[in-house]
Amino acid sequence: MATERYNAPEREQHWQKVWETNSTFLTRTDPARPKCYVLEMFPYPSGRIHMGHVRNYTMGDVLARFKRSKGFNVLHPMGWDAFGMPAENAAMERKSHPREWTYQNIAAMKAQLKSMGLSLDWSREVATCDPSYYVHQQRVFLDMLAADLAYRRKAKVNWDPVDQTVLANEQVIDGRGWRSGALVEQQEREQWAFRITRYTQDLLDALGTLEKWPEKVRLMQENWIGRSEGLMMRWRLADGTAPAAIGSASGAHTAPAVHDELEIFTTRPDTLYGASFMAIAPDHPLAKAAAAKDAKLAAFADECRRMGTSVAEIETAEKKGYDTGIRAVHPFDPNWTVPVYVANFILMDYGTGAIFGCPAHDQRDIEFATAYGLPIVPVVAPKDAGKRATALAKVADGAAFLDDGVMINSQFLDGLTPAEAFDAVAKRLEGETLSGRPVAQRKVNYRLRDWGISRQRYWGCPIPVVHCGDCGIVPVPAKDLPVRLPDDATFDLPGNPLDRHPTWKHVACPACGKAATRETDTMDTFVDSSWYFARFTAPDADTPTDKAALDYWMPVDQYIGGIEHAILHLLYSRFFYRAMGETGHAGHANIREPFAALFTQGMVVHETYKRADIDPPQWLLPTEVAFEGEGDKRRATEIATGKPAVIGSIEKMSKSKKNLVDPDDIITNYGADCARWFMLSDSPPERDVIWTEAGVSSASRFMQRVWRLVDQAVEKAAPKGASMPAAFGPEATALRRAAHKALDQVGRNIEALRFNVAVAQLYELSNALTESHQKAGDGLGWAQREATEILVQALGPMMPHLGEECWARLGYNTLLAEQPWPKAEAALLVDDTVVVAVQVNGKRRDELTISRSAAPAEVEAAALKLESVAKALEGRQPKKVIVVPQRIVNVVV
RNA sequence: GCGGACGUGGUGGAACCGGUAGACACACGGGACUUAAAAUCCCGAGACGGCAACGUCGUGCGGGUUCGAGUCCCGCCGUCCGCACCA
Repeated sequence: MATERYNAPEREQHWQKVWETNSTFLTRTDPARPKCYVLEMFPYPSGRIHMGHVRNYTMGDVLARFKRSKGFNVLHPMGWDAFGMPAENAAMERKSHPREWTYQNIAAMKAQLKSMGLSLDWSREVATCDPSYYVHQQRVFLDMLAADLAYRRKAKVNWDPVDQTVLANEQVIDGRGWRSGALVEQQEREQWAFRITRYTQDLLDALGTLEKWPEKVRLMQENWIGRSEGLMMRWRLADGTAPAAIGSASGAHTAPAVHDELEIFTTRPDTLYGASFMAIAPDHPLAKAAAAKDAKLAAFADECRRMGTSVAEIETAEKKGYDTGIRAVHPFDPNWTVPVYVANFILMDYGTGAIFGCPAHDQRDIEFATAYGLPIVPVVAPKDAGKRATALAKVADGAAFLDDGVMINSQFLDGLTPAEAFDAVAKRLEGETLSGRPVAQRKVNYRLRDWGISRQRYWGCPIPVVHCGDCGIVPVPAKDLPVRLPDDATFDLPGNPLDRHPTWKHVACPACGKAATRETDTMDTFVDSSWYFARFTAPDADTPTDKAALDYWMPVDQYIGGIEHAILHLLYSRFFYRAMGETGHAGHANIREPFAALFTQGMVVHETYKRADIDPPQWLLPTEVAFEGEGDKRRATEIATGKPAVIGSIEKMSKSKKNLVDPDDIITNYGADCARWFMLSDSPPERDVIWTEAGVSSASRFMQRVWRLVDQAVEKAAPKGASMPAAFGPEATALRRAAHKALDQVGRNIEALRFNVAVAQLYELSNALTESHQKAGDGLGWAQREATEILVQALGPMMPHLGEECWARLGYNTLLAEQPWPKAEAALLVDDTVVVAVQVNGKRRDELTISRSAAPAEVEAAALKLESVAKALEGRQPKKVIVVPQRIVNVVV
């Protein structure tokens, strides 16, 4: 015997070639077979794969291989989310064309993915930056335009006044452009948008049907859509305080000469008697009108606009307001007016861009009121007098009261519940009129806004329309698609290369033939990723989708990706699939939801290291430091200088913190199976996994151990195909039970994506097998052969190369990847006896081994006979005995 | 700021539907093999007290429901993710 160590890197290349030569993972659309579509979120081609990819794709691959062995026709494709900013940034920095940069990255990453041994059908590969992909996206866009699902509207962008360019939110740092350092300004411009709001209620309702999605993702989407029922209500502005409306001088008859009212949306009309101010967005028409004659207000509004467009930034900034001097008249009291403020935290995009503030019952309002000395009048309080005092004290202390209760300080509403007060206010105001219209109307409002898809960048899918001075917006005719990106764009300057290209945008109008210009905005890259899963079902079709293939393969049976996509990518894809249905590109099988099951995996994290003596910190790669000692005494030194290094916190692997481990290093040194196994071991897949050296060597050791176990089986166990003995001794039966239980459990756990538990079960089976090699007994040789084959087959989806190697060593000349999943023998899965815990008053005192089928009375009697129970009872009589069959006996005294 | 999640030994984690907390692995300690090391194999181990049998405590903190709570409820603390132009 004395087999050599298993040389993973070398054997893995061999098996990858075998799979490739045999086209093992090529998939055909075959309606006669049950299908399973396994998809992992496709990567952005950044240049190299990272450990997050390794984890994501390993999980999908295990499931794909398992489902294949269970007889499914498995679709497991891969592609590239290839448009996006980094390519353009790289072009600017190193003078390479985005296309070259991207395709080089794709080639490099594809080689890396191949070295992982993933069971992918590479014949279906798509890259979203390829005209053969985006031509179809342009077709869908034009159909969406025709269906009024795509339209133009004004929207805000981050404008860098120095670079004269639009910035992404991530390019705005502390309100300044990342390159120029200039203060960023909000700028409004005409932009393309998708009418996702046409489906708001459907997107919300259908969440309920997504049973195989994580509850938290559904909840996040629900909150994102943000349905709220409230009141649209109009407040009259006090005479003489309101400014003239902008544009009224030019004689537009629709607009009144002065702003005489302010419309707001509120979900809390019940708190109307607690109103103490109005707040409007800096871009609200009333604010703009007031700013026209108030320089200070104009300056304040400008300051607000310099915050950029990010909601997170706007809402975390210090709450600031400016009293416009305008006064609004309370709807229930003509003598009661409240001041109208322009406030930096009011968003023009939500509701009407105006609110009334009721400080006592809204935390943000109470902070604002406190800062500006506005009244704080509680109008809801707990019914219970004692609790009421504490609640009111808290309000006086600056903490808004948000719970239910009864109305106080509210005239005709006093004593009602807030819900009743809501109805009473709505009813009364619906009946009253202001300028001939009802003062208020019930309204369902959503937080969800239409999806702005315009990007002022080169490396994206061109929006296929032409602007004509006479005809307006003209779609590019289908025969002229794709609208290709020009190859000879320049990237040396900031700004949109399409816009400044000397010839590209100048075309004849497709409708009238006059000189016209192309749209120079390109599409948000989220559009590309909103339908790639549909394209994978027929990647060579000359229409965006092939209905027969789509009907067969959709929906995706298991989608796997990062939690960071919980809202945007997934919501956009859900919308887009509906839009494709409406425009005749999908949905023909009456499937509205693209992803039947979703799994969000955790991140890969690692310790950080930095030079001890430098501030700001200079980060070090894990390969640049050496360690000694352990536990509290663990120390790191920088190898190059011998200077001490600081071991920092464990964080998400990132280039900036340099806490990266290169998958290539692991694969070339330890093998892909080792990396795969480590990714699946220990940490639950939805949680973060900490990458450690110890974990790698543990995985590597296990590979060798399996290899030795197979070797031992070949030397000592029964030969391949030996007939089953008539009888098994206790050792053999125990091993067989262990093997079949493991087989059963591993299958269940893979199906449930609980890979870490499946791994633990494989360890247990290995332990049982190792132990068995020191024993002897009737039929043990046969049982060892059986258990070894089960071990190899059960770990095949996780360590596919090692699996093939072991399968061959066990004497088979077939491919493990093509073997059916073995069937566990039901009789071996249940034991005849069970161990039942015995408690006295809920405290475990003993345990009882008893027949599985023992009657409760029998179990009770046996438990009461136990010495330990008698001792714990201390002579007291049991009051009650609870028997949970096969689990527990609890004696209560 | 708003929304969402997570928290179990020295470490990663397991525990089906409320029923023996700590499976499995790492690290650690002891032993076998070896000239030696590596590798491998065997044994031990939540904490505290005790020679031991055993007892007490124990799932971030504080309450509650229950015969019984890691699991359910309420209130805190801490960490992480998303926030619409990063992908």
